[in-house]
Amino acid sequence: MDAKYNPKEIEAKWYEYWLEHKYFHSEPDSREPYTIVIPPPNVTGVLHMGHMLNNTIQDILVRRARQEGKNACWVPGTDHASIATEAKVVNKLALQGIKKTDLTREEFLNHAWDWTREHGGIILQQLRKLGASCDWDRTGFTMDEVRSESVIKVFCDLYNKGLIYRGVRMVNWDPKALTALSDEEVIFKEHHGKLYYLRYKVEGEDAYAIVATTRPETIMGDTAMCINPKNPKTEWLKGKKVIVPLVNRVIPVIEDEYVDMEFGTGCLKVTPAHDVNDYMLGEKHNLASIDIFNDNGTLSEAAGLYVGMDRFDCREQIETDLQDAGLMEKVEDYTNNVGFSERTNVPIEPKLSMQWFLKMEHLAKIALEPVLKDDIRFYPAKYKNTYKHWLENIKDWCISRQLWWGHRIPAWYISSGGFVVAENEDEALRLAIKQTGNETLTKADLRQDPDCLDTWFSSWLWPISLFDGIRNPGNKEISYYYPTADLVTGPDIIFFWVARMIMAGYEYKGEMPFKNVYFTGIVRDKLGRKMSKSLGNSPDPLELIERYGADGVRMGMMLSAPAGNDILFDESLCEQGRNFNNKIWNCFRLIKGWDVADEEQPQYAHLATDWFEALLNQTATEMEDMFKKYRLSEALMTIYHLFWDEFSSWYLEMIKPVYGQPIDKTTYELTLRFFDQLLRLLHPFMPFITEELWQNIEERRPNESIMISPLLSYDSDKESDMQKIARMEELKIVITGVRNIRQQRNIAPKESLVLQVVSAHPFATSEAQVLSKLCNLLSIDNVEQKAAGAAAFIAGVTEYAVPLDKYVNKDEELQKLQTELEHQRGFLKSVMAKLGNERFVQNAKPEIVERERQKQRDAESRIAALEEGIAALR
RNA sequence: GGGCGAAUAGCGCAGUUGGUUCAGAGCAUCUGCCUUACAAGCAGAGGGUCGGGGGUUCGAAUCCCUCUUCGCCCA
Repeated sequence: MDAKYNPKEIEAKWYEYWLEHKYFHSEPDSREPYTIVIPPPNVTGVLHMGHMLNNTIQDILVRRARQEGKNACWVPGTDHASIATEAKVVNKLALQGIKKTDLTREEFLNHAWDWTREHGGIILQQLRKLGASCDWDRTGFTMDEVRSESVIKVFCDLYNKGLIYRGVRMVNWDPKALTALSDEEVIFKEHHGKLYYLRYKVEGEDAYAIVATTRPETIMGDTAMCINPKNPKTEWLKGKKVIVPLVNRVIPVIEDEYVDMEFGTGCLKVTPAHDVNDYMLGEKHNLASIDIFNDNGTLSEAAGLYVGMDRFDCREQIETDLQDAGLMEKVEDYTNNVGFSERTNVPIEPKLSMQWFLKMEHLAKIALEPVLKDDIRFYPAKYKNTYKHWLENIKDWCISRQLWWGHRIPAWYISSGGFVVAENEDEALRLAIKQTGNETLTKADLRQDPDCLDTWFSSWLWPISLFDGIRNPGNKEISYYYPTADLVTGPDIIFFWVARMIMAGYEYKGEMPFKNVYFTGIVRDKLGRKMSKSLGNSPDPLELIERYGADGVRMGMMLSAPAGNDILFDESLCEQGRNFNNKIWNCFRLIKGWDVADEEQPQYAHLATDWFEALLNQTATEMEDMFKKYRLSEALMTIYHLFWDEFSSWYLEMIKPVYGQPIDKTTYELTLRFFDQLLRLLHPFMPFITEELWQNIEERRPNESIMISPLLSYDSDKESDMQKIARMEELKIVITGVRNIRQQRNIAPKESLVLQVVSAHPFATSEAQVLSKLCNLLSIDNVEQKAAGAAAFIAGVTEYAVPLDKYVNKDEELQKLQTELEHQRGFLKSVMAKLGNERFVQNAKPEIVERERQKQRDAESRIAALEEGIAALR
């Protein structure tokens, strides 16, 4: 074996092995199911650090569930990412000189499918490098047949239930993608702009009303000015009419308490077609609505002025023109929040348009309670608040998109008027005939809605549709795998996805889609900046795997990723992971390098194996608890500590035979068994190295794998385990004490020392052997009085001394003891203060008081020992 | 503007219903070691008025109030 672990070939080898043996594949059986559905990554995407974190966590949970004997099923897949994919296809076509508008819908979709086939599988391939144990046979795609039919079926069902409606509403318009967006797809960002004060001449008077606005380019759409009836400053405008600058349209002054009297001048320009709040005012006051923008954000014919000019160019031009016309009072710098499209990053244009909406009231209601009641648990729980707040303030969901790539809305317009919603064209025709009473209608009289559905309208069905539970409710798979166990995702899509899956779960299965939601943090760079392509601060995950191994990177990610906390990613974390792999590797080299002799187990080795078994047992129990609480980083840190510090640094050093000597069979076999169990505990975190070494512990049969081997259990008594562990901790303190003396005096490890135990119980033989071995002791003497000129230390309540005349610096030693004595006296003083306080003794629980008494006794005996030591030294 | 959360060692974190030897691990730092598994290593060490102030209590990192600073979500 090499002295350094080389992950590359090993990882590829075992992933193949696992696939070959179909260990990732699940079929319903009599075992308890454990299901995770992957948050489907965008089909256009490549693996980034967020995916790494997210999928590492899922793999850990799935692998652990397998070890616990559950029938684990992790279903992978991708979503079609309507806007993003369509944009990429449009761009690609543009490079070939093809415009989307030159193509038919069918031609365009052919290009999109080509593109998807070419790029769509990349991210799933990359997940394999990470070791993801997904059931690849079950890979789903939001636009494959099962999922598509499910989406259409659900749309029709919701429509028939009266939950889906079509109407003209103010929507978030993306002028670049040329589609409406849902509220959740709009990101508000601080924008440093200007506040323009415009002069609106009062009709028939030589006076001006001043209006402050951030968007002067919308004045062509003004159909009123609004004041607050309670505002004395604008009282004089009541009932008058004003003239829109440049446009010269006369508009009424209306009154509404909505107007903020403090903002600007107290006069608000009202543009019902281009502002959500103005729209509401328009509805209320029955105002005309003039849509001055084209879909692409240029000014339309309706604007009358600046026709064809881009909205932002227009803003600059109109500023100049208003100045020239003397209609600009002033311009101030101003910062406000502007909504941007999540996908195209252009400012959203509020726009009146005809769209399909899903009513949220009923769905929000059924989704809220299970989370508040902890039927569905959130980790960390703080996201319950966010969830509640969102659901209680929810608005109807705009589900239509003016795109081609996606599920086409199953609504057909009838040439004579009206429309029908149906799962297919035949059914649509039947309904249309029924609705119109016109038997002569043919498909030629029907025209299907050109728009498609929001991608999330298919994602929200994911936990059900992956098991075909929409089309075939009650089928064997959905009955077995649903509800899924855990969902692992980022808090940024709590509304997009988590909440809506819960809605769909209860609406279509009458049951939760998952029992637990684990929210990961956001992966940031070590300066705390979000990783992004534009900053170039995101490492390529595959390159990291190349350098540190998948196990190393997995560990690096997990080491600092407590649930819900952002992780500041630093490559040194992967280095730590790689180092740990190397440590494990070298432990194995050591153990496997020993010759084994069929002889009796020495007492020191018995003590060691006895202790380690207890510790292993206790730690395994602790880890079980941490997994239950989803404290995965802590579980990893626990096994890391157990393996490196306890097993490698303590246990192996205790049992390690003298160089060239064999080890007894009992100890050897127990050690391999411990190693086996340690590997199993580590396996979910580091699947590859654990498989490699596990396969080499002993000859394995062809169908064996660590990933399907259950965790070992020990029958042992907790109480006695704790005692063994506690006793070893005491020995460790003594050992450290001696090592300290060596360190301080610069005594070579080869040089043997004598250890004196002052007025205390002698060590058991096995203990003495361990001490001698780890400290290189010549003898352990029980004495009443330590030797003059010995270096001493206190462990527990006992004083230990190492006689070393030639090394001792009396003054230093005295100084050390003095410092310790003062510390102990101070401590005793604080304990006595407590015990001297009558109210403490009266009010505190008896066991607490007893603890303080014990502290007192211990401190007193330590002080006595120290005083003696000091006296002896003098 | 509204809501939520956080502030603990140089850094990023843990700290269960207030009470075990004066707050814990990891990384980083410092010291000494190439000691026949591992320098991707070994053996040690130092480091914190638990954001400030006030209160409740015999006792507060933990509960309450207040201030400050930061983060997230929403409008």
